[in-house]
Amino acid sequence: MSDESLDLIERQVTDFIRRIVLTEKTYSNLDRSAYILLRQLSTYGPAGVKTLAQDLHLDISTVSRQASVLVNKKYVEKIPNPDDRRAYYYQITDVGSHELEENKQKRFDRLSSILEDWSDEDKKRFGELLKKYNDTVNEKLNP
Amino acid sequence: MSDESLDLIERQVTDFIRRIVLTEKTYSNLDRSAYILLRQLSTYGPAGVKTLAQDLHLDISTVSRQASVLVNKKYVEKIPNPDDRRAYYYQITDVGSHELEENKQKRFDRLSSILEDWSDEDKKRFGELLKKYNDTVNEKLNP
DNA sequence: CTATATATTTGTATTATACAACTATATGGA
DNA sequence: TCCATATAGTTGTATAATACAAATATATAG
Repeated sequence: MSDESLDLIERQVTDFIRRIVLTEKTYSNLDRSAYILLRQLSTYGPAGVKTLAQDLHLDISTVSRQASVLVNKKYVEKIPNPDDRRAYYYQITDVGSHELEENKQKRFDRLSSILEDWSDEDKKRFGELLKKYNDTVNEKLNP
Repeated sequence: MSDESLDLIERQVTDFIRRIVLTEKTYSNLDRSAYILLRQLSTYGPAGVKTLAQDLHLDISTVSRQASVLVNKKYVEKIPNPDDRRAYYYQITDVGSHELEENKQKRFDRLSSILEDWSDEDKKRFGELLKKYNDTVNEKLNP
């Protein structure tokens, strides 16, 4: 059985990614990486670069640099870990939270305008299936 | 009505993209950009950089560089346009087609293993919705 | 026949990423 | 207790994908 659906997904995914990555630059003042890192800190609370790197599936050095950019912008604070003087916690600031919310809203608005003609059913299903895909990949990677 | 589905989609999409972009490096010997360009030439036939850039939503210079990488690898041939001596056609070679097919198969296999436990219905729907999303964006951009 | 438009390439810059080398601190075993 | 090794994080270096601007060569319209 040569699964037709797989073929369709495979083809659509490449377009999907390119489209999103390219277009979001034009409407977001926070770049992807910063947005995702901020969202992570906002959702799961303060963490060090090692944990963040694991959770975001990035190299520690990558997160270290991204975090220091956010520190410079005062979006996060770098707090020494009192129990381990090698380690730090990055914690989102009020300014950072505000910036995150503003960005989230912009992304939301844009998505909303793209999907304005979709049925509620389709929107719901699309979200569910994306989540299902991500969950499936997570399970496969960390069984 | 603050659409919950939008919120879910917005959140899932960022993870989705990162996951795919990062993991595909480990199993593909052709990088994203090369793969997409080759696939374009294979699907729609020979074209010049201007056309390709439009179709792929990239800058002409970007395509120019990507194309020349493929030329060096003998995956595509650069053919002067007989009607316009400024212009060229890039045409996929047999080697390129072979490479493309091999890569497509790898991507397919990987996707297949990720989605092995999904129902046919879900796979079908996921592909359809991704396509619907891409089509919607295309319509919005080029009405 | 010249001025402008067009197809493409090349120079330069930016962003996101990884790997390797390094620093500072923690920890476990003799 | 002290040293060897492990760990948290940063910094140096490299690569890939991208865009914008400048340059080149050719086409086209008045």
